[in-house]
Amino acid sequence: MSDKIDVLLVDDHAVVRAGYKTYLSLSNKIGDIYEADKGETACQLYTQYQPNIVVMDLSMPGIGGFESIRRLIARDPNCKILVFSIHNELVYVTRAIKAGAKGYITKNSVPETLVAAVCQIAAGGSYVEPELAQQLAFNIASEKDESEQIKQLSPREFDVFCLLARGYTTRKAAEKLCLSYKTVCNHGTSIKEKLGVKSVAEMTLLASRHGIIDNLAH
Amino acid sequence: MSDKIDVLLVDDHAVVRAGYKTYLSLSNKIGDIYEADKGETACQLYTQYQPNIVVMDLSMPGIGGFESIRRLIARDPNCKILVFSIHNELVYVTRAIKAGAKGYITKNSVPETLVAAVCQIAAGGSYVEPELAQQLAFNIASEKDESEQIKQLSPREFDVFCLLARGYTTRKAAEKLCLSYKTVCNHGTSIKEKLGVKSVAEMTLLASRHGIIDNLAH
DNA sequence: ATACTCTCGGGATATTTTCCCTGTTTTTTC
DNA sequence: GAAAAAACAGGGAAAATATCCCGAGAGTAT
Repeated sequence: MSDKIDVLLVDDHAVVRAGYKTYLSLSNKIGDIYEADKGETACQLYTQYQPNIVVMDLSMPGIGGFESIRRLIARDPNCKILVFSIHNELVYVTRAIKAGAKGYITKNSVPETLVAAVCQIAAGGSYVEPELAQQLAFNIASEKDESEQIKQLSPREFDVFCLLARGYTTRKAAEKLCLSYKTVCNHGTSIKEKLGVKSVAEMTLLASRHGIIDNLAH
Repeated sequence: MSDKIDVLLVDDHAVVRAGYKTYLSLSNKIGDIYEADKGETACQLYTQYQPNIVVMDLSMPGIGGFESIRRLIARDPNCKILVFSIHNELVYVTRAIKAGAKGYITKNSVPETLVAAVCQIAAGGSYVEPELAQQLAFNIASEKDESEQIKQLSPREFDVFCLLARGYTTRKAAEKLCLSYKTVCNHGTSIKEKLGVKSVAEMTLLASRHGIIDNLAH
């Protein structure tokens, strides 16, 4: 183990990890690079290799990105996590940071940005993509946004919200989150109350408006 | 211009393109690699560089993947396009092929698969990821385009569909249509069956994809 | 220490949906 | 023009789901 920065890459797509690697290998400050394709594996590898930083995507099969962050933090409260996501919606940024991430950049970033963010965070700092940081600053000021409602959701509620809005049944969401059906049911009820909607379809629409659903490919 | 295969990469994320490149550069059959971040640019670069094959993602800003395929084909009917997508749903595969793509693989594919597919298609063949091809084969009977499914709805069912997808509860839809609650319920069931969805949220997503709901204006 | 909020779920009770079935009206089809 | 096939509307019973109310434990802030 040298003074270089060891990185754990977490993304479910091998080709994307290859891209990360290419970016990171441009710098001689980066040491070993480990790879995980999902959150569960990431937790395991983190304990095993003790990397200096975790670079990860949010959308993954299994426990998903947010829960992955929480679990990593639970294992090691000093764990340094940089989220490198496809999403440039503020909701995700704030959620990720609340979950414990030290940084957030998007996949549009250039290699230098990734390396810079990694170094900065590994050194104990934090890094949020300037453009997003700007938006955040303005967003905090103006509190009339419709997404205020979404911000009111607790972390767990947000998890449930994402799944239900995507078309998951309550039962399947419970399965995915390893929760009792009743718990998800209850979360669903309070989500609807907080968002002021009556049906799951309305939840979907709201989520869709905020880009929480990748309604990609037209 | 040698006998190597020149490739045009189309993906809006630079890091993903870097991954593609890493994969492709493993083979000495690959020649020049050009890059585009969206469909419009792709069309332009295609005309300019005349690559042997286009490798592209489906979810992109601007005109999107499907329209990009159509435009490329319009420019050059012999244009060889390999879709390399995050989506493993059959709908996307069939739509891509209908649009004119010669191949389809997912981002879970290993490097060898990508290179093999590229070579095969460049040589005039086609390539669909075996697993997806299998599923397609079994799905031929029920293979319908999404919009085909919507067309299958009877007029009355379509009425109900629109309301439910917009967030109306069954009860309110019944009220609006001056029908018994039970009737709307039953329509709902057959709609779900015809569309092949399990929840109202999925109906909403489907409707949203087809522009039946204008969710962009809020 | 106290008071939050978040999380998780049980039990009893609505509510909703499904499945199956009976009719009536259109619309096709031969 | 008659027969067949959809579409349309709903009832009843049973199954599935959701809600409401409750309490317990964990964590955090005052």
